[in-house]
Amino acid sequence: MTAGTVLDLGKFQESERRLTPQRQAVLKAFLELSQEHPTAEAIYQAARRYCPTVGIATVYRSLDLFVQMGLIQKAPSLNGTARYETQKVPHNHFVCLKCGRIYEFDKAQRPVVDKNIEKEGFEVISSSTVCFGYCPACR
Amino acid sequence: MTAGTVLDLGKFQESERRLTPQRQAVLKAFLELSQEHPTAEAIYQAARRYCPTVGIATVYRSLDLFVQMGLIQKAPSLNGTARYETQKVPHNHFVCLKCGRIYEFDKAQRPVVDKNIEKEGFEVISSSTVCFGYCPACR
DNA sequence: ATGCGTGCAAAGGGTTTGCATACAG
DNA sequence: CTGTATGCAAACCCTTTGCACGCAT
Repeated sequence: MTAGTVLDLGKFQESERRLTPQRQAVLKAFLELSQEHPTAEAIYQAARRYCPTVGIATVYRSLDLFVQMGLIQKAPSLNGTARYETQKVPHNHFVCLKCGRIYEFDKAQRPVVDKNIEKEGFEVISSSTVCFGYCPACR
Repeated sequence: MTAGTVLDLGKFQESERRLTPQRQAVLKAFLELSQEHPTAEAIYQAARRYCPTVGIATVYRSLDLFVQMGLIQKAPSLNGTARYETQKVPHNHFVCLKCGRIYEFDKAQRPVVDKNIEKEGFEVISSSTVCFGYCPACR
């Protein structure tokens, strides 16, 4: 669950960028939450456990930097609140139309995905590799 | 290109909702622009050609209403600006990581889509049914 | 008359930016 | 020293909301 296990931090050495305590905190926070495609606010709250003085602006600047470096990427959102995810190709998402949460599924093909998530309580309204509908918590 | 040709406006008759001049203007504007998944602002500008006094708040309220009625839906966005699209299942989108524009492709399968849009000048970075990358205008 | 719909302006939430300070090379 | 990075607060953009007025039933 350390940063090195998932992301290629060698990119920091190669660049003239500094891996400051704040950026480490943001990175650790993101990695802890990456399964749920966290918002900047969620990352901020988690990052403060590692670096209590970090500001929200630094969190945004760090996330932007990571995106720019290709370490992470933004996830598409329906409600205007940015979410972040690990760089993965391809994506298999379920986006809840009510709460905006994003769920990720593994590389199963579409029909399989549909059946799987319906078994888990999702109501699939529109489905391709990205699925829209209502998640169990919102039904 | 009239509203009736694409959207099921019968839903308005059935409901107790009124299809006011403002709502007609928003609907016409949306239909004109639906290919490019317009933002609320773009719809607002176009709607003023039909109803010069319409306010941006009314545009947002109308779009929300149409979404609620199932006539249209929101498109996922990377930059916090809402976009709207016709209700279609499934979706085949290309989302530009730079400008946020959304392009729609027809129901071709993924590998075909990738080749097609690369031929048209897109650089595909991540692809599923929704593709992310840079569009010709932004490369 | 009653209530839905509207325009305006203000408020709201999330994100970005300006600036002075702190720190690393 | 020189430039990058930070925290704070203000600014910013997009969207929503409060309110009084207008219009249809």
